Amino acid sequence: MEDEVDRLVAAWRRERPDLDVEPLEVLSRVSRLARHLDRARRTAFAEHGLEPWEFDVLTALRRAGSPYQLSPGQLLTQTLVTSGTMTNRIDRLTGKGLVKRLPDPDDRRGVLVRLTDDGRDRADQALAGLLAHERELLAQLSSVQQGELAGLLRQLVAPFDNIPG
Amino acid sequence: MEDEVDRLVAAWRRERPDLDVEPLEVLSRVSRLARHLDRARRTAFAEHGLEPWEFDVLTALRRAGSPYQLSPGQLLTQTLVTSGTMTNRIDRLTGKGLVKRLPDPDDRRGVLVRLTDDGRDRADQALAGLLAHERELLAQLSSVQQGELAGLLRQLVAPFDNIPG
DNA sequence: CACAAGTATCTCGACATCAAGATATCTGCA
DNA sequence: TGCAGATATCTTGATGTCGAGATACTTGTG
Repeated sequence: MEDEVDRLVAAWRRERPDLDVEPLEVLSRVSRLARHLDRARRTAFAEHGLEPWEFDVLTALRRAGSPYQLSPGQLLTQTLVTSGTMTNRIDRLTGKGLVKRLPDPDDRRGVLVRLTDDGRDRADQALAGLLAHERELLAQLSSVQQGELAGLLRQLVAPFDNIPG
Repeated sequence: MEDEVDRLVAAWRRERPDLDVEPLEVLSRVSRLARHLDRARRTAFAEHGLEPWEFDVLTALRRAGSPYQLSPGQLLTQTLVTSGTMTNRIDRLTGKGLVKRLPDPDDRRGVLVRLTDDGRDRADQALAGLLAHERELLAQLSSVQQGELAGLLRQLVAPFDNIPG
């Protein structure tokens, strides 16, 4: 089965036969697939009344385990957004009653963001919904293939995750 | 080598041992890698005075081959953005002298967007720079592995690219 | 040939993000 | 202790994107 990237690469080989465009076979597919996944997730979360960015924040807190709280700085490193964005997100989630801000008892500059009971329930429901949708997408591959794919991707991502970036 | 997704999956298995979170091993890596790639590209393009969105549009036109023109509608399907966004992009690229709008001789509703000579040169330079950077990222993998990875990704993307979506 | 439905592009308002800078607090060392 | 530099969060202004609707033109049908 052909995809857009096959067409894209073929076009470059015709227009720029002097260039080696092999890297696009992998990296353009990663970008395009991510774009499609974003759209699919938006749909999946809408069933639970959440935006993707809300899911990202709520589940980061959920994963932290009881009492479901992290500093804004810790949330930054998990979500790859800037501090201004995170301030804005916390404001809006607070307005919806899904999280609340608490003063950090150990650092008066700091704040702790804690999931409310409602926030926790929403996160749990949305995660289950997301996994159901994603399992369907992955039905294209055997579980062995999924394992191979995960391993190859890990090798590409690891340098970003393990050196300061 | 461990990455953030390994930590993420481990956290979910601890917090929600009842759920099968296997899909995240693949799809969360795709999303995170795409995020990192976006940042790397922004840096690579800045060397040529281009924004990522400018690159996307200019190279779509470049790939079309001489005379390097496409309708806004064709550009939409290649770049996965909405029509309002594309109008805005064409406006700004026109302002920078990288593209120009021409009336479509066969359809008076339509417009053709054509690359200027300067736009074409910029696209060519930025592409070469991008490929150089991306080759470095992929040095983590052998060329056989790159081929496997491309093939597995194709299977996941193809359904999106080949059915209306 | 006329008209309803379809199509291509643009307009407009709302919104999320980013980058840079401001503010408050902490930490290590003289 | 006192101060310089580091750190945590928030503020601000600019920008790019989206979604819905408006406009102009084309196409298919009777």
